[in-house]
Amino acid sequence: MNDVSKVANSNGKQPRTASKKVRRQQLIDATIESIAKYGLTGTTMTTVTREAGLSLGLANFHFSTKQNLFEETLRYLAEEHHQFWKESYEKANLAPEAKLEAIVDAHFHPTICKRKKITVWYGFFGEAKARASYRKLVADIDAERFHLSARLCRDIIREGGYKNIDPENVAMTLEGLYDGFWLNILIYPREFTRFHAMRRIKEYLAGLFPEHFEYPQPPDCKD
Amino acid sequence: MNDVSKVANSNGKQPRTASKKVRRQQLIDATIESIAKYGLTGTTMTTVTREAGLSLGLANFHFSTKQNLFEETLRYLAEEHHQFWKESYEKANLAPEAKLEAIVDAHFHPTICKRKKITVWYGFFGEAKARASYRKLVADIDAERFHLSARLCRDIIREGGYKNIDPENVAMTLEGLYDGFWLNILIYPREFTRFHAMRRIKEYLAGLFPEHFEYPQPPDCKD
Amino acid sequence: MNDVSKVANSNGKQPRTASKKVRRQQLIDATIESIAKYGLTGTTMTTVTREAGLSLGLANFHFSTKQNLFEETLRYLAEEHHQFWKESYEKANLAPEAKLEAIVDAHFHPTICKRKKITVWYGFFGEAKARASYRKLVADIDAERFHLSARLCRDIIREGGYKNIDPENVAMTLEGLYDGFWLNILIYPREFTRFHAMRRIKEYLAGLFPEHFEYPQPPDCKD
Amino acid sequence: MNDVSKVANSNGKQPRTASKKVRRQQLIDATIESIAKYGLTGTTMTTVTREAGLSLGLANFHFSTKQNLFEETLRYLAEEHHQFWKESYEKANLAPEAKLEAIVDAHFHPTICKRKKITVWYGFFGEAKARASYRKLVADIDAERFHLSARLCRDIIREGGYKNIDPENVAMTLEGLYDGFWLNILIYPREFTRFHAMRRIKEYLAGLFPEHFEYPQPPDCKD
DNA sequence: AATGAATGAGACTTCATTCAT
DNA sequence: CATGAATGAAGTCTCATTCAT
Repeated sequence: MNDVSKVANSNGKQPRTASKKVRRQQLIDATIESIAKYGLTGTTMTTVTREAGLSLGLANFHFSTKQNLFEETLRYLAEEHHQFWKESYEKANLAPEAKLEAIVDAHFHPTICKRKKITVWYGFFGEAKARASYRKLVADIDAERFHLSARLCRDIIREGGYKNIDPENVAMTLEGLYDGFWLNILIYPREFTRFHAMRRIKEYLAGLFPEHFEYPQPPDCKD
Repeated sequence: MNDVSKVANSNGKQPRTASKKVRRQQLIDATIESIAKYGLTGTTMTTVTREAGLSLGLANFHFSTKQNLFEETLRYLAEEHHQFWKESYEKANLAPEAKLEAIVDAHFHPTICKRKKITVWYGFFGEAKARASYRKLVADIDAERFHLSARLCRDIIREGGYKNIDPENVAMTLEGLYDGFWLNILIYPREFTRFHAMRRIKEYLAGLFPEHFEYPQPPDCKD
Repeated sequence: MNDVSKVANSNGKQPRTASKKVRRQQLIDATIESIAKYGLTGTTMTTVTREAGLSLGLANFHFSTKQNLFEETLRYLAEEHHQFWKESYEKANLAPEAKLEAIVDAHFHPTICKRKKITVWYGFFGEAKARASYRKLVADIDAERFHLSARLCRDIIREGGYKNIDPENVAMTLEGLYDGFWLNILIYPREFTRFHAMRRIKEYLAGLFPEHFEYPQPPDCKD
Repeated sequence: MNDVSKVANSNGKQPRTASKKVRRQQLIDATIESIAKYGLTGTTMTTVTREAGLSLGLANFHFSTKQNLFEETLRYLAEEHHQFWKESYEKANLAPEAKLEAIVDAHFHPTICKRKKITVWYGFFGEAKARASYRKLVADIDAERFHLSARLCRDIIREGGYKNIDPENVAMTLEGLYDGFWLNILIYPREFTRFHAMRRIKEYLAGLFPEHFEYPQPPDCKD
């Protein structure tokens, strides 16, 4: 049984008390779940605690305010995402094109690219106040990824002797594609999936760096 | 003074009553203004009517519910946007590359690509309920633009004899770039402007269709 | 065409202006209709004027306040009722039992005993404030009918030599039966109709005054 | 002091929290009180909670909606009434006339036949929407009492060998008298009291079943 | 006589937060 | 650690009444 909310002690009974960390994560998971179900605005302290099977007072005890709970939820997603593409990047083989592709794929890996998580991201983008939280918490990570991608592009350009290509501009375009495709997945989930997103980005890279990327083969899925 | 809310009659006094159409537009403008200031959630009937200098009851009289006011606001923006790129498309010269570029430019023209308007769009993307309104009101326009762009790409591909390029996939990528770059303008207005957006897209098109688009010259603005 | 609201002038057009009296009656009729449809509370100046096909301002012009419109509506019903049983009483033949029966029948005549009218009566009974209006407007009529009935009973008792019967007590009981049966018609219209009401009252009178009233014959309708 | 709202703990201070049941009853009592004072329509969540000395939010916490609070109030009165006449019926001696009289008396016992309670009943009768609640909650009880009374009348008729009397019709008339007399108590409290009501009903029964009921003696009170 | 846009007080309801237990 | 009854501010919506036209 993997669900943290169902942890049972040796007596088979749910423990009345649990560690700080476990409770916090329980509440953050419930927050994501609730935002997915009811939207950012539709999510109240009550929907979160009901989802978690915990009491109102407890949520307040651990997070003090709703705003804080929401920020911690965003922080959790941001860190999860950060770790995920960083690990992908590191595990990829040494070629810069492999590392760049790893970052792209991380963005659309099922662990990260879930509707319920994207819902939270775009909930934060949509609200002025939440946007401020976003910048505070995520700007650095965005910048880190941007610079890493730009560096990889620079390596690829140098290796391939590509002309007229600015690595930072490519990185910027990639960042735009990530966001734009996530939005399309959110709004038109039937017509546009994470597979479309990955293919479109690979095509873009294959167009720019023909020696390093090849066009995705479309046999089974014309998209 | 162009502001409809300040229309004065010949006596120089603000008229107590105004036509239905004028009042509705006044309230829609105030809604955009308020969403820009306080966000979609932060916008209440009170912030809207205060912004418009009108009474609460009047907003209800003209729009019945807040939900309806918001949908009419989105509809107004959608129609404005629609008309704008459609006119740009029609006014452009006959070459398909000119027409495609006109659509791109329309997306980032100052009339359309205003922070306060983008805020409204992303407000609607962020809320599950609002997203449903968006689909109802805007899906058709999105589809129309997608098909138009794909057709233009097909013409360009035929003319230029480009290989290995699927016009629909290009159109899909363009749609993603529009959304992604709008989001970057919203979140990082200092670092990313509508000029960056247009240049990145022109570069993308120049990479794909070198005979039809040329790389934007960066002398004055390295971006 | 009997409906005052559809009165047409010689041009076949509805006159923009009409006599005070006609407009007032139009609005009173609309009030009764609206109370029947939406209840006393559910009736607003808007539902009334919509029903009448007239404007809000006009209702205000003729009745000043909602409270006044409601009172005039009650007054109209009270007077209609008053006239109706009074005429029935006068038209009946000279025998006191005939006159008493005429009063009973008037109470449950289809002109008077309509669900939509009873709804108005009980709307007034149900509200403390409206009850005050009721007393002001109707108490005298109620008293007049009570005394008239008592007098008729006295005549019947004298004629028949009935023992142990107090005419005022009978009149009191009759008044109670009118109200109680109206309520049953209002609440249980399927199970209890004006026919049940009239039969039960006739039975009551036949029990008291066997020489003057006979049991209603139940052949076709066991009730 | 018997008032549940003033319950003090051992410290002499009013407890901040109380059991669900206590709070609910407190609010129901306050609702009755408020309807008596201001009418059904005049009763707002504010008048109720002010009467109860509790906060608005709490009423919502316990009853969710005003409609629900009102229905629970009616249910409380209906059950109280039901229990009251049922117990009276059971406690009366075995003779059917004793049992029937017990039901009549229960209807006009001071516990039940209070102006403030009757006000609530007629409030519900007066509003279309409330009438629907009434039927839902009280129709069964009304039917039960009707059938019980009819059965008692049948026994009386059989015992006394009375001719030409239909027990169901008598029960129907009794139900009408209850309602009509309650209304008279509500509207003309000076002129018509519960004593008048009980005497009139006893006279009616004495007229029908002379062997089983005797005329109420009027020495002290000519009514 | 007649219209209907406009107002503003007040209704119901929601919900983040508090706090006695 | 944990609960959940309690508060009160704020939101949306209703509606009698007013008044310029």
